[in-house]
Amino acid sequence: MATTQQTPGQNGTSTAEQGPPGCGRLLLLDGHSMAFRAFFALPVEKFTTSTGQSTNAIYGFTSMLIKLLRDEQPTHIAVAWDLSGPTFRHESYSDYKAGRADTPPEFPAQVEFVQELLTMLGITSVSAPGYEADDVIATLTARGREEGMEILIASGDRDAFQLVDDACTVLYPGRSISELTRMTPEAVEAKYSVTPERYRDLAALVGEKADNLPGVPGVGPKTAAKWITKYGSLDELVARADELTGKAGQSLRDHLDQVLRNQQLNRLDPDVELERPVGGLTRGEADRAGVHTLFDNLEFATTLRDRLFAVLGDTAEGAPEAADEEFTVDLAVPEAGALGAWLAANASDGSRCGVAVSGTWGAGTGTVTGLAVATAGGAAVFVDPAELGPADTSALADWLADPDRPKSLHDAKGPLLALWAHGFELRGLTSDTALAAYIVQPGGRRFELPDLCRRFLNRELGERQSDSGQLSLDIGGDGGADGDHRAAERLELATRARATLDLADGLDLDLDKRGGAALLRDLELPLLRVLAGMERTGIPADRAYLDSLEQEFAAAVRQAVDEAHRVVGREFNLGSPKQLQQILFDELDLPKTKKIKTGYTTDADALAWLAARTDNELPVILLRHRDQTRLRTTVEGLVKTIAEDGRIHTTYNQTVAATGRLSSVEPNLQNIPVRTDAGRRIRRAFVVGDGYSDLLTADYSQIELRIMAHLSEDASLIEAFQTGRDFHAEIASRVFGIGVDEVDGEARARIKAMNYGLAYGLSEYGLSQQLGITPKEAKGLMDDYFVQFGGVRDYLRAVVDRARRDGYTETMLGRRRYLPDLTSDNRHRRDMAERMALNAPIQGSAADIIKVAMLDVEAGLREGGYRSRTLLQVHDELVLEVTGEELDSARKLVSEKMSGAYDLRVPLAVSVGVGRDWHDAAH
DNA sequence: TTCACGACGTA
DNA sequence: CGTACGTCGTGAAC
Repeated sequence: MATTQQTPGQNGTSTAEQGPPGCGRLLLLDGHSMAFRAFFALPVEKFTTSTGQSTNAIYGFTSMLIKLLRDEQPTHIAVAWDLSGPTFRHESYSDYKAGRADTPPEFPAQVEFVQELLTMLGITSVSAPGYEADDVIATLTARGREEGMEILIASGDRDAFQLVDDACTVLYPGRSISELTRMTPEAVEAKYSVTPERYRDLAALVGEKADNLPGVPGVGPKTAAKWITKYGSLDELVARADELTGKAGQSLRDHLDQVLRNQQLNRLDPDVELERPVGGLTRGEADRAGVHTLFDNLEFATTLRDRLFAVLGDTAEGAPEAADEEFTVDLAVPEAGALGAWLAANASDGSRCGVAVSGTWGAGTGTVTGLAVATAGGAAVFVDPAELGPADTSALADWLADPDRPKSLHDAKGPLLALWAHGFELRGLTSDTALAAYIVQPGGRRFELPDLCRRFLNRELGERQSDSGQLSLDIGGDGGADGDHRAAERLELATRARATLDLADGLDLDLDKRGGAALLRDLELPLLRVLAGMERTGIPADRAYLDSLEQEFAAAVRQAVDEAHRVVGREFNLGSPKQLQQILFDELDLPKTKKIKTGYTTDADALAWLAARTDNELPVILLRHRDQTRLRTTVEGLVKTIAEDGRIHTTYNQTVAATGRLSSVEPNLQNIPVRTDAGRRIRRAFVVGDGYSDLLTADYSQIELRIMAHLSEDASLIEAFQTGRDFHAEIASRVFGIGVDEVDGEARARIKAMNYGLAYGLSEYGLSQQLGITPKEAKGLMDDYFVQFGGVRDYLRAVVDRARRDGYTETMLGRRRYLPDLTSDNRHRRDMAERMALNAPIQGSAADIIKVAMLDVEAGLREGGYRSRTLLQVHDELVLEVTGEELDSARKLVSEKMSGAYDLRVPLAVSVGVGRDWHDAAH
């Protein structure tokens, strides 16, 4: 007979609905142990109401609960409680938990309040007669694990450590109740020198005083860990106890029964009968009025309520409750010449400051119209660099450039470009809140400062209105209004600086939890500066040549248009898929192509198919029109972005690609044509600039396949790379069982498609489509492939399985991608998520590696005093501008830094080319 | 003016 | 029925 107690009312809110748990986060609390910890963490005499009711445990527990809800964002939650009666442990050991000091008289009544509060909050309390809370937690952990959930256990009982694994972390309270140590498998092992699996064995040897389970006298954690490591397990140790020497060994032999009993008793039972499946442990709707009444009676301050309602509002339905306190600053406007003194007094003690910059930036440059610095203490200052005298300018420049004045900015690359344009240097950046948030949530849609404040701090930051300078609201206002406006702008910027600081601190905690701190500090932050440098430098473009190309392509477009009109017999818009469908499928009655939302597709594949199937010459003309139009618009777009210095300054986005790649905008220089002859002619427009002799391109050969070989450890694939021969031919020879020389073009092409398709989750159908073979033939090809390279298939499957369990994938540098859809009920979404899961570690690791390479190349160039510099990154390729005398050494440097960026199980091959333009530099 | 869509370029 | 992006033109909605 099992019971579930005090379940919150199922009153029809969506959050209380039962459903598949998905890959949620399940938070389990040991109610009694956490309340008990809270009781001792806070002085009872300071938490007593006017009527004499003690509240320290309630306050501490609530505070800890808020923190957990806010920081961990569990999708499911339950609190486990001991019942008062005897448990199976008492039955097998009558002295279990005997000799415990009596619980303090102020404690039990508080437990009832805590349980009442939980009911009001819609949080399920669970207990079972004859079992302890720990057993309930073990059971829920096991079930959550089966559902692929991530599990967090907040418990002050070390027995819970035996439940820790990759999917389950114990949050163990330290000195203060809100300081929870994350006991991951690594943490357990670091602390006790045994795996979580073996923690029980250790505890059995050492004993647990709180449970009145004495250990082996003379055996402490050190000896116990040594024995367990040596013998592998307690069972093995006991079996071979006679081999042990010394006093400790004798002591163990004398207490064998006791040790085995301890081991029996400290085992948590994962098979407790419980009514409610873990999927039903979502939080119900909170009884807000009830909470207010309860807190009134307990005389709790408004701050605790506000914090509580802030986290409730975040995850519950409906409008969010009032957020936490506003960001406040005490804004100073120093007298002329006093900026240095202000900075020395407020921003020079070594603690981090938030910095916010207003102005405009893009295309490798910018303008600063204002700069604010805010300190943790709330002091802030605003300056307009244009209005500063020489002394203040110098003080500001020194402070900004000082690496020992730690700073956080939001999306610092743009401000950095603007500061550079004013002659300022910026050093000491210890956080960029946009980059930090990107590492925490790489799939995040918005990384604007107000969004991040709401998401990570639960605080509102007013949207900035002064961004575009369209401040026409005070038309007709008097001079005073203008002054007010200026003051408001200053305050707003200072507030942003303060928010950036608070946010950076909050995100640092998050990053530490997820192991993302190094990724920010060692990779993304330094890369930001490298990217800013590349943007500022830009790549020279030959405008006259582009103009002539445009003319040529435009003429070809006109000709195609004329021909198409002639064939159809009337004018129409070739650029309109809608009109094309009308003509092709209605008027000409050509065979139907693949269905899309708006009818039938007219894409290139379909047009080629039509051209082959019919005598009509229109599809061919349309294809040519598409090609030429595309080339023309590409050229037009490039010409428009050539800056006054004759160079094109793209902007790299560091926070948009969910896999960790960069992207390039305005213009996108990562999709300049290269596959066709006509397309490659566009690349000739990217040339070398004055003072330089050549462009140098260096790209990784088959980096994603090499990463796949490394990660899968497939011996055959690794070997194929180590031969250093034509890789696709090498693989083809192994798959088809023929000599490399016998591999013909078609066999090689098929294997090449297969090789690349692997990392995308290519299906048999997809492969057949691409190669123009039947799905059956495609299946045969895949089967043959995996006979030779089974390790790759095993790896890809393991990646998806692991991601389903963890809820995320990870790259070689620990960059995560969260994929909640892996457990979706919708097959399409699930399949899609699976393909993302197997691609993300591969594409993402490649992105990690080239980012490392960019930093290494940059450092090498700087240390060697080079003038040569990096201009572009195109995912697996770097383009540099080099001088004649540096050509040879730069070629060597780039090649070495790129291939040495990461140590793989296969060589990281890099090929380098040099030429006067981007096309000639290709190889 | 803004948006979704189809189409298509790159890695 | 292949991942990750950005950009363009169209045509409808606003």
